[in-house]
Amino acid sequence: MLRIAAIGTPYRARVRRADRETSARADDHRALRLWLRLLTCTQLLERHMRNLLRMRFGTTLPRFDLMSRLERYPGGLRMKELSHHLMVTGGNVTGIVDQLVKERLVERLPEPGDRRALRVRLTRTGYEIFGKMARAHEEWMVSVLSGLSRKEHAELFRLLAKVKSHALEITERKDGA
Amino acid sequence: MLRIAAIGTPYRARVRRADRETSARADDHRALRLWLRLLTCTQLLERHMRNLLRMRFGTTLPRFDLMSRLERYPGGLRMKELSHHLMVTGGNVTGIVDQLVKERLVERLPEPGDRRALRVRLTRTGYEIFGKMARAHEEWMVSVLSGLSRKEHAELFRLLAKVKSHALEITERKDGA
DNA sequence: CTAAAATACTTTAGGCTTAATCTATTCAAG
DNA sequence: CTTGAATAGATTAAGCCTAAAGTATTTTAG
Repeated sequence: MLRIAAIGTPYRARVRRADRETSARADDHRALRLWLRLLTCTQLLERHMRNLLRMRFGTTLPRFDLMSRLERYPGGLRMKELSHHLMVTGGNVTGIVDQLVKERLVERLPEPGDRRALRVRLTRTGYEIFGKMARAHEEWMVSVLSGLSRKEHAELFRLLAKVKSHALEITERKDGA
Repeated sequence: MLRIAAIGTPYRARVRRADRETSARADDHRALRLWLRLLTCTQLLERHMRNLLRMRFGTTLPRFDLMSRLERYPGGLRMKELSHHLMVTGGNVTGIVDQLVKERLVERLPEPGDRRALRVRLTRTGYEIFGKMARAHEEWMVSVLSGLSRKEHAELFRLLAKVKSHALEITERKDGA
């Protein structure tokens, strides 16, 4: 973690310049502050979830995330698909699945028709344990976000969608062309 | 990373129940979707910043964060203070400062009057290099957040503040008592 | 003054994450 | 069919991060 990126009273904002530069710097300042706050919120929620999972269930957020993804696909998912869904590298998925297999929470099955591929699936035990964790996760998430009204929820959701799509646009533009 | 926590069409939301349960489940669903979106946004921005720092400056986000914090304190900061500002453990700060010392970007100085403590400060080279990185960071952050109007910026900022304070409240309540 | 508690920092063990590289398998062209 | 490219996973090296334990120093209570 450790991603407090930059900021607070950011570098250039403290330099005194001519007035016509003020608004550009104010924009910079706003963007950086917004980014910082976004980061802080995510970190706070994430940190708490990690603690909850560790203390109450002896597990970690990555393992929980992986299981939660599998829970939605009773037929299982390929390693490749897991890696894509979770937005992490394949090697990472390999490691986490290894752990979960050791704990008998998921199983690796051969993929009929493609001997390169593997299908990963929750075991019966996996379903049971995940169910408990998911309820705790859900309850806490609902309670922590209950500080916002229904309307504010919707608005925040909308604004974040806008950030997301704009970020995707910019990122892809640079990557692709 | 790998924190896609749960969600999409969440577990319980798919169970069919009596009507009076519908709205509770809808709330759950909303909270989880909001959390997921928050996570995705942060991850997108963070991922891009990591790539930018790696490709253009051969450094990492944690190192950048640490330097950015130091940049605001010309007199330097104690390890303890750094650890608090960055919201990470002391051991973590030790490791990152070690790296930066090796690269001659920061220096450890004895703290007069307390031989337990150390004061960490950017070197001249550190200031120079950080300046370049900070400009790139800032430019990209401004551009990626430019999809929102000034008004939307403010609203997003406000809503995130609310999430933050409510999360802090809940977390502290559980931790403290 | 002295013993115990607190503080500042480091070290260690373990887990997550990535990028790069490797192996095995499948697919596609000739 | 055979060769070469692409694909699915696993492995490796390096860095981030934490919790827990360890060291040195300072503070506090008696």
